Amino acid sequence: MTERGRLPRVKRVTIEDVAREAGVGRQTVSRALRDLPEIAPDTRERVLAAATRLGYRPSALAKGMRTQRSDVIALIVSDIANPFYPAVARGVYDAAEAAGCSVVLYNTDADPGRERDAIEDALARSARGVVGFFYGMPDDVLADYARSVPLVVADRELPSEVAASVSNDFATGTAAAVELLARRPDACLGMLDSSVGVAVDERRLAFVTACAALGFGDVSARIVQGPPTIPGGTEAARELLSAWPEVNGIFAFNDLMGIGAVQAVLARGGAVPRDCAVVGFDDLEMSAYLNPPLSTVRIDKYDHGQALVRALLADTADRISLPVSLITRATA
Amino acid sequence: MTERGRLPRVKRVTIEDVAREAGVGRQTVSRALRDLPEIAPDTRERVLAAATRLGYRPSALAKGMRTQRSDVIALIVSDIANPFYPAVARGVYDAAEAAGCSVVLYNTDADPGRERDAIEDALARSARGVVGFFYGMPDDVLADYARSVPLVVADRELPSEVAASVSNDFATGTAAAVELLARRPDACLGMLDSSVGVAVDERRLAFVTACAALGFGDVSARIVQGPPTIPGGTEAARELLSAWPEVNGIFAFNDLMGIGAVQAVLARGGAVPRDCAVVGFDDLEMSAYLNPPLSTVRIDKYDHGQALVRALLADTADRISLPVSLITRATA
DNA sequence: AACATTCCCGGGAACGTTCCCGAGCGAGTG
DNA sequence: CACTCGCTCGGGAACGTTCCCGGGAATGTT
Repeated sequence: MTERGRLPRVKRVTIEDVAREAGVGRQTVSRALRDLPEIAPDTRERVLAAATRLGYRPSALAKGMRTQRSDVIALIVSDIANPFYPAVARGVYDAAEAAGCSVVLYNTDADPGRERDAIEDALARSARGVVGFFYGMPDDVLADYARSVPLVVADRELPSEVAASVSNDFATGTAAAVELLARRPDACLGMLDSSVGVAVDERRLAFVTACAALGFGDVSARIVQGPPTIPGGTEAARELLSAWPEVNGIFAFNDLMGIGAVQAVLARGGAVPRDCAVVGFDDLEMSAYLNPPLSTVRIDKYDHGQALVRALLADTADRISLPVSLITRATA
Repeated sequence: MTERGRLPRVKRVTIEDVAREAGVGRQTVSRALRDLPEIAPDTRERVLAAATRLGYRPSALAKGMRTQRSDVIALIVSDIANPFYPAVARGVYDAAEAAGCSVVLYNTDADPGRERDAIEDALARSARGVVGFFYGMPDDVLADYARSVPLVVADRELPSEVAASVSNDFATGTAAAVELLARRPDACLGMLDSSVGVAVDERRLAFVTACAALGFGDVSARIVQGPPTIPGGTEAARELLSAWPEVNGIFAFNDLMGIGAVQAVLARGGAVPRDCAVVGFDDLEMSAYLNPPLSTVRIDKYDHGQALVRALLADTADRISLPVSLITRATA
């Protein structure tokens, strides 16, 4: 272990140093840097020159301390390693950067306690706002926090007009997926639903509704839950297919479960979509390169991220719904 | 647009409020909360009770202001939407969280200017440290920043003992991949290299070395560069194969290029690995589910992220090398 | 009983910025 | 010539925390 030289860590250049260097007052420097009006053009130039000469870097901490608000946006997801979130995160980042904000990332694993911790941390940092996916926290607690900090929730709607939300049009997307699966004359549909989350039953409800609209009768018995992962999908599909061997169309909560479902059908010696078709949800990047390529409902994840931040900065409590689109590939 | 009620935004509870509530001094509250010694047990209890009663939340800004150091770790990547980074990010996050730190994320798109901006922003926030992947910035600038803030660079080694680094053992991994591709008697190898980044030639060098060691002569003419993406890999492979139709083994810079290469071989009407084998690098989650599943060199991305933060917190300037492993699937 | 020692506790100062307000100064007006 | 007004500029105060240091009370020592 070689010790790193930590001695030469230089003292910070402050606004006062710049003022001294430029031969002006503190406030004048502040005005020049923030491009405020009450300053003579030549003075501004002089100050700016002094600032660059000294390598002045305003302290975000001091600024936030004084203004009681920092320029960070908290992004809360369940797990950034889940392939659904990275694109959303990039959208959030780009929109935040465009607004001069930084992004701090939180992973909650859908645990209500960690969701709470994340918001609390954002509060402690006087965050400009919080955007994120909350699966564990009840509505009232979330609404409560929305009174302390600007909050935009994704894929979930808060009752009162206290927080904005940006959701995807699950109803339409699910209906399209079901319609696709229902094309075969002997169609018998089942669904793989996520077992985690208190507020993610939209897809399930939409599935039941869509099936009813197509005259399928009660399909709720053919909905089996599992973790929204590839192995979770495999296991859930195995369960579904052994309990209901006549099922020949599976609608999965997300692409991960859809991929798992395909594996399960293959493992039983079946072919996809011949013996059982599968439609996922999300359209992950990988889904197009799979064997076979997965049919799915595309969510524009990058846009979703951008919309989250835009809604935050707009400071309204609107409910935004993003369009989705059915992507037919080889599994249905 | 419905305006959100921003009026009832309550004034922050300060340490002084807690002190008043508990009937003690400011400093006593601070001691109780930070669990410092010079305080009577019952006083601590009383203070803690008052703090929770009031819902006190220490200001991270004020704390950082006073201590001249905040508990944020800057994570700098080229693009979080690139499937390589999310797992690294999760490793960074978990290690940071364990150390009581938050993570702020930066995307640079491998642009030196944006890499610089990211570090500057971290400096402005008095970040505890910076960890990241730098592809655009020259060594000396990076080394310079390392004098201002604890810095750990990934997959790159800085000359002087000024910054720690955590790299993957590209030499060994590449050698294993080449050895695998070289098994067929008529082996003729080519490589798809990344065209972006100033300090990413390790894999290329290792490829040349490994080929030489196996008696292949000069292979450098059969190295073609392209963007490290799926289409980039497809295009590069197309180039390679039309210039050198005898190539029957491709070593790709990363899995993305490897996937692209497979597509290119297929597009030519060839079969993988019969007509041309492919080995990637990284082992993305998706690689196992592809058609056909990609052979690759696995990098433990989560560990990499954790190691980055551990090296940062250890405050040494060590060079850590992480082991990689060859994963033989269906493309080689 | 007087004094030293230990244990608790509290208030001033400082971190670096922005907000508030007052001052200097030249020009325009009566 | 006196006065007002607009344009620049600068210094005090405050944001909420931690560090520094000094003081009082309780305990132990001679």
